[in-house]
Amino acid sequence: MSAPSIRARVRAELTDEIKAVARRHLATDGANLSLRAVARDMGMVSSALYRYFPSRDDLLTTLIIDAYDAIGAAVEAADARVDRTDLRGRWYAVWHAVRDWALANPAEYALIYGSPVPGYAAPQDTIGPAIRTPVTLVRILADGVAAGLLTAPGGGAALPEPVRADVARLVDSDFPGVPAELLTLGMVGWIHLFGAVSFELFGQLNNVIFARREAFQYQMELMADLIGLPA
Amino acid sequence: MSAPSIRARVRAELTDEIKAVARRHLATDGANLSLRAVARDMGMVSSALYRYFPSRDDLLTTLIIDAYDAIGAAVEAADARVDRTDLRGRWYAVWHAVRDWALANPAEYALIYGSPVPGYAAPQDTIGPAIRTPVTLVRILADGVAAGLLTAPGGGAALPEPVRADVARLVDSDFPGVPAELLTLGMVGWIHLFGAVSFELFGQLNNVIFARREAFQYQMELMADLIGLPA
DNA sequence: CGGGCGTCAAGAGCGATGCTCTCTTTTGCT
DNA sequence: AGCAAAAGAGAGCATCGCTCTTGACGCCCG
Repeated sequence: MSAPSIRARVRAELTDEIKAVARRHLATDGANLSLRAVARDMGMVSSALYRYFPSRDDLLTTLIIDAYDAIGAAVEAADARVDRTDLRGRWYAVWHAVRDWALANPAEYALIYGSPVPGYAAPQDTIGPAIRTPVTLVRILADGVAAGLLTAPGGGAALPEPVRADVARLVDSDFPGVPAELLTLGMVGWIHLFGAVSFELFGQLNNVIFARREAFQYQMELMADLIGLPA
Repeated sequence: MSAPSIRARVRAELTDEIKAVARRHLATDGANLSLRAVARDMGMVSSALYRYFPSRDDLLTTLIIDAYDAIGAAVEAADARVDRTDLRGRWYAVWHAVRDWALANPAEYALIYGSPVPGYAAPQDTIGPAIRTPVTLVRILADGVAAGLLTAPGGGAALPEPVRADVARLVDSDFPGVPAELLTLGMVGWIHLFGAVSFELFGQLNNVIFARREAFQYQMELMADLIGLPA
């Protein structure tokens, strides 16, 4: 409870400002942001930045964690705004939250979901914030099962045994009671959500699909149907 | 039919060698490849490379086009190996061809399907090669319709009108006779294919799913079922 | 067959990058 | 009030993409 020292506070503020400026640069320069340019924007000399971040990679890692946390928070907030038992409403809310956040912060989205920088290994610190979004998505299904609103879908291809083993590990650790088939479908939905947003953001449907939002919604509903979310 | 001059031939060979070396560097350095390093590997001086490529971006563009053509050729070859009327077999072949190529050439896959380099606008020359893969995928459905093996699926969410308009344009220009609902489902499958491969390649299912191939196959079959490909 | 032209590689150089090291100044705690 | 720790400034190193100039080589045509 000790009040943080003045030094520590101004340091934290400066660190935040550096991150903010870096984020601004990220929007225009992408992943290849320049430490010197950030320093210039802050009226500093490049070497001074090294008092706050040991390297450019470290700055990037911090931005990555922040981005994961930002989209995770946005998604969780969107989910929280919907009645717990309205599974389909929650599903829609999460999907739109992901897309809206990505459209509002394309550079940061690309940073975390785009091609990884070669030679850059994501530190362990990133995995925690990284799973917030998919966990929120899958939790909708878990809540549905717990509330008796959702059961494992019957038809379709059988779940291959090795996949079932992988998913079972996940069921035991985080989503007890959820059928493996259902959780797998949740992950499939998460993969498709990511694919749809990335496709739109990375320009793969330029000159092909112009009704972006409607196309996104269509896929959102399609996946909800596939999972068997009650209308 | 005039024999190309010796000058032109050695020039072409050198150009190819530069691309090959650059591709090798791409595998380790990613999109931020160094012209000077490529030149060093070729026993040249950096400035000499500018005789062959006007800029680094231009080299990258060439590599991008080559990559699109490579995966497109691999996909078309895989599709061609299957009986024309075996729609599901062709679907599976194309899916696996995409994944296999991506796993074999991760850097080039990231180059074309990863986050776009900011400030880099894909030239028109890329769109031709870029659509080879999705066209091959959707053509399976078109062939199925032409052969009377496939019809528009009944259930599911209704296609939103703006999306129908976008898809109708595509139907008229490239896939006459294909119902818009079906072609849309084909694109959904293409998006999911891209999402699944990208997820695997970009490390998003590290420490979660280990049975990569089986998980991929499961999604491949799921999408085939969704489209209604006859077993 | 030989001179001229076009192509090519090389080198030096410019501005910029990430990062390190040293030095000076500021600053907050005791 | 004084001191030690922290922060900033500056120079410097190796590297980058790119430009310009300078020789040298090979090809084509008279």
